[in-house]
Parts: sequence; C-alpha cells; structure tokens
Amino acid sequence: MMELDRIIHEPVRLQIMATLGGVDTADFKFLVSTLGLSKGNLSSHVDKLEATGYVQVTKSFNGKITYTQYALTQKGRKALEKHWMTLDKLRSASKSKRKSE
Amino acid sequence: MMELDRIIHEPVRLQIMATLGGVDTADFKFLVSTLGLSKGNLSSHVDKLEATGYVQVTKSFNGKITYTQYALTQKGRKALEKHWMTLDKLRSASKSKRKSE
DNA sequence: CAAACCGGTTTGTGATACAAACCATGCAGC
DNA sequence: GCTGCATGGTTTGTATCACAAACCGGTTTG
Repeated sequence: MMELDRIIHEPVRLQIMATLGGVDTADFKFLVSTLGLSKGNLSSHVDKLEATGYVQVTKSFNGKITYTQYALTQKGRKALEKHWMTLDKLRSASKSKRKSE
Repeated sequence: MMELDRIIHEPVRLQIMATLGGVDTADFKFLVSTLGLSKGNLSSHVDKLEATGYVQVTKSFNGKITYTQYALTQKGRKALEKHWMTLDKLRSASKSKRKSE
C-alpha cells in the first residue's frame, strides 16, 4: 500500500535531500555545519544516497585540497517530490473521519 | 535544530498514528488489515507508542474473547500535529533558493 | 480429546544510524 | 626538514531497532 522510501525517509537523509532540493549544489562542510552532523554520519548517509542514485557527488580540487560537492540527481528530485506527496496522503488520511475503506 | 521525533517518524508508526488520528479508536485486527502489518510488528510498535504515551491501549471483552482497542492520547495528538509541522518546515526549506542562513 | 483458530506477545537476528578513530594532505613555526 | 595542528573526509565498532517467526492462553470445531 503506502510506500515510504526508507532511503529518503530517514531523518538525516530527509534533511540532506531537502537541503539539496533548495540549492544547486552544496559542499561537505556546508552540510555538516547547517545540519549539525558529525562528519562520519554525513559521509555514510551521503554514500547511501549516492548508491541509490539520488545524489551526485563531484570531487574536485580547490587549489590542492580536495573539495566535494553534492547535488540532487533528477531521480533524486523526483523521489523527493514523490515522498512529500506520499506524506501528504498519509496526513490527509488522518483528517477523514470514516473507518471503512 | 530540526527535531524529528523518531518514535513517530518510523514509517509503520507514522501510519499507525495517522490512522488513529482519523478515528476515535481502532482495534488490533483493523490496524493489521488496513496497514498490512504482521501481528508481531504491530504489537511491538504499538508498545513503543504506548510507552511514549502517544497511544492509549484499552483491553476489554467482546463476549469471551479479549478485545484490544487503541486511541491517540492528547499528547499523541499534539506530537503528531507537531511532526507534520516540522515536516512542513523541512519541505518549505527546499523551496527557498538561497544558500546562506 | 485433539486439532485448528483467534488475538495478541515474546524472542532472535539482520540491518543500520551514529560517533570515534583513523587517514591523507596542507600549513605554520622552528 | 621535522613537529604539531587543521582541514576534509572515510572506515570501523557498537548499540539500537524493525521485523517476522515462534510462541502462548484461551476458544471453537469435529
């Protein structure tokens, strides 16, 4: 029935996705500081999002130090939008007062 | 910062809460069938919701067989409402196009 | 009496969120 | 050049937890 994508639903990842949804790209440091995550935590969650194909990771060099940027893929954007819709449906279900289907 | 209540956020429990939000009370069988859960799964999640004080469990007799009903507590209702609000905020954050706070 | 069923609860386990520890590189002072 | 500290991440260890299978007390069926 109601399929909530666990990859997205997990709070930290939902925040990452939501944040990336509002910008073109964000870097590691930005996400760590705005979301208040440990580096390890961000790293592993982003791994999972990348593995699922929701986030694109771009590594480059800023001078000599590596610099990693993240952006939503099209797939990620669609999945996020769908997720919000699913949540909407769930929510509106709680408004209807009938018990039968 | 953004606090998503994990007790509520977990998909199965979010569904339970949303369902209970729309009715005065629901029984075990109803929840199992409408949400498509195994009995054990429902039982343990409801335990957690009760332990947190979000759901009230009422056991009675329907003839000779025991009959268990569930309902949201006031606390549960408030927590659920707050959860929807938090999700709203997260979501609207993804609409704003600026990167700085 | 046994077998199957009903309404749940308890138990075992595989997955996973998280932080601590680690690694690679850069830079400042000596 | 070497030592120590910072920056930008990744890997590892652990404690939690979702889930279904097994179980349980009672009931009805044969």
